[in-house]
Amino acid sequence: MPKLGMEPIRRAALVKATIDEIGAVGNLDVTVSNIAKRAGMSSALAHHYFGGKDQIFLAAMRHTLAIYAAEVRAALKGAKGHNARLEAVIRAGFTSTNFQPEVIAAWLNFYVLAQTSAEAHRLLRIYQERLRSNLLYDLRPLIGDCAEGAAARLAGLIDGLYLRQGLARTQAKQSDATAQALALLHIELGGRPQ
Amino acid sequence: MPKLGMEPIRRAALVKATIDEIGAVGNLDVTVSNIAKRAGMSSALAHHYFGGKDQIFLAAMRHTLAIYAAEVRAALKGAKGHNARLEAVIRAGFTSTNFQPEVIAAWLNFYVLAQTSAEAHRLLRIYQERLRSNLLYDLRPLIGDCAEGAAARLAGLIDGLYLRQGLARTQAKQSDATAQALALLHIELGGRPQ
DNA sequence: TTTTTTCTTGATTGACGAGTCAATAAAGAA
DNA sequence: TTCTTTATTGACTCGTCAATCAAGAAAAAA
Repeated sequence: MPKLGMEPIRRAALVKATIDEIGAVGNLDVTVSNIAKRAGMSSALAHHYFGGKDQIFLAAMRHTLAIYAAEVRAALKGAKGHNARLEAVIRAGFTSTNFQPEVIAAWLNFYVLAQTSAEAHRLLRIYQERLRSNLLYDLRPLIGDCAEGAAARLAGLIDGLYLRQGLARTQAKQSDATAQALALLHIELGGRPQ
Repeated sequence: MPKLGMEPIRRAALVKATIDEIGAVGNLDVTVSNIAKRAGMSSALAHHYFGGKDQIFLAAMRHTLAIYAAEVRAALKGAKGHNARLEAVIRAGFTSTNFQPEVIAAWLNFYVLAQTSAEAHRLLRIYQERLRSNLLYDLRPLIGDCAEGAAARLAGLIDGLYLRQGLARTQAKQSDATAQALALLHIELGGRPQ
């Protein structure tokens, strides 16, 4: 029953299945067969549409990154003023979406992959640059020359807190990471550390 | 020519070889055979002394953690005063040792493993708790109630900056991470962000 | 209708890898 | 010397997996 125009549907299903499978296994030691099974097709079809395992991974990474980027854009849309925009960018990094186990697994393995895959490294660089640029855009009008350093610290703290929060077994302090990142923002904007 | 007391020597050689091999490959997709070859023995011997691949990994992680802990202890020994001790703890996280490719690879894969391995998670927790406690010990006398938050932010920033620096292709700004972490320290201690 | 294109999979290939085992060899104990 | 313990490995088992291929089936084109 080959319906036409299956390619985009199959690709999307495979990307979704890849992320889920990586989340379930925890690392990149997932098989094309299992991914394909999860997506409801044969492994041969996965190879047919993606060519190989690596390309499936990269597509999954691009998708993860795209979702994050969309969340940031949406958050920025509803924020008025530099301060609100900065808060929105920070909060977007710590939504519950980002703390779904499969998303955490995707990011951690993304980092590992970035060591050896040029394409993964490029994608990571894009993420980092976009975050930096988002922060800088609203920091500069507020604190001028201090913006560069503040952006570097905020970006680093966001990544670091996400890492720690993502690996913490308790989600009781789910909001703690956000709170600390926002606290740093206020400090950088001139508030006394409290 | 079996000399007695080979076990500790073999184990140490295997741990070293494991870290090097992970560094060379970039991920945990390393074979026991290759590790053993790098350590100058047969794969059967590696199994004989460690039982399995997982245990070899964990031993390598413990070793990486032990080296880091020793560096921190050494740095603290030569630091007088709360301020100097805090700087020492921060600097210890960004030594050139920590930025050797195989050490970076070990840490990144450590994070991935911590998702699924209880023992890896336990070790990671120990590292995090020790860092937090080191910071808190010297922060509390200086800023009292603000110490908790400041320690959380500093620890998060250290991890985040290490991640970013470790994955950056250019080591030109090798000192940048240290500088940003120290800058946050000074801000947290009451200095104006600059 | 015939042909071509798209979609799909079962079966196969070829390679690799973790872990086991039997066997060898040396050193120390009895 | 004889026995036991420690060290060591080559060969083997058993399983897995990425990638390929030939072939079937349906839609669209000719």
